[in-house]
Amino acid sequence: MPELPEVEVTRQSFAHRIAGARVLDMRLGKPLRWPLGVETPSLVGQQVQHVGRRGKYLLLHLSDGVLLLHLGMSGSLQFATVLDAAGVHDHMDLVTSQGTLRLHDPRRFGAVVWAPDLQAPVARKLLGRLGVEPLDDGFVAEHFHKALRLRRSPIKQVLLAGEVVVGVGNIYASEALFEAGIRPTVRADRLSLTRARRLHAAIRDVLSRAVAAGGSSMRDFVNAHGQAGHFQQTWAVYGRAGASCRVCGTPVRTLVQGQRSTFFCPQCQKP
DNA sequence: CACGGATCCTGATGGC
DNA sequence: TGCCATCAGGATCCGT
Repeated sequence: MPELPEVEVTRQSFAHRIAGARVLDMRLGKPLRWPLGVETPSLVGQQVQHVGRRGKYLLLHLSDGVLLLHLGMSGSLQFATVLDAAGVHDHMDLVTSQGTLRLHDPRRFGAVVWAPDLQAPVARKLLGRLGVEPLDDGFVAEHFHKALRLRRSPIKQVLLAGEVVVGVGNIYASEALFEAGIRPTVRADRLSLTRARRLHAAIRDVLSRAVAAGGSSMRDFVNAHGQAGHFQQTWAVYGRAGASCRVCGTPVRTLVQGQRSTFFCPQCQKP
């Protein structure tokens, strides 16, 4: 579910309200998918310092370490002072002096991982190979082009892998490639500097517009106050197979790459 | 090492 | 209505 925009919208929706809170209790439900075998110590008494983000991970910085949260495909967070009893798909309640942060994730592809600091082995394992943050100044078109020249996979799969640039998931990969006029099947190392520049700009543009719109809500994404986003109304190609391209009218086509659906306009996006 | 495929889990949806 | 197949926003692991 959540790609970078949804994770960032979630972060922004509760970060300021939880900052400074004391942890009073932490309850964990069913185990999540990965990584296995990592023990979470008692966090009671620690203070929440700030909430950051790296790629699709939320980083809850506490007094003695960092709680890494990942929302997987179907996860969402809720932050409230009063909550109903936890349901079968609620896998974590972090009770604090300023409200309870609850992780809801039916498919359980998400993660809750404690690390004493970001240099700890578990944190390095999860974050160590991540690419550049697309909305930071460190995301530079020329560097992006250089990194793409080392990859022979189709550009869409390189974006999804997150080792060159993070946060671009299945929806925004199709959207950014449409905006850049690039066919998703083009080998990454065949992109000219000009086209890499266009893609670089498109990624920043699509992701920042999605954050401003509160993210995309397919079926169940909501921010920490339960509000849905509306960027899905703006999708140019994602989920629009057979419908007319908003630019040229050609039917949007779909194909499968690495077991994920890709959407593109065969007219606007050049091989 | 880079790459492609199988895999984890649950729920919604559509065809017959 | 019931049953089955397919698909869904992610990322890891494993074989080649």
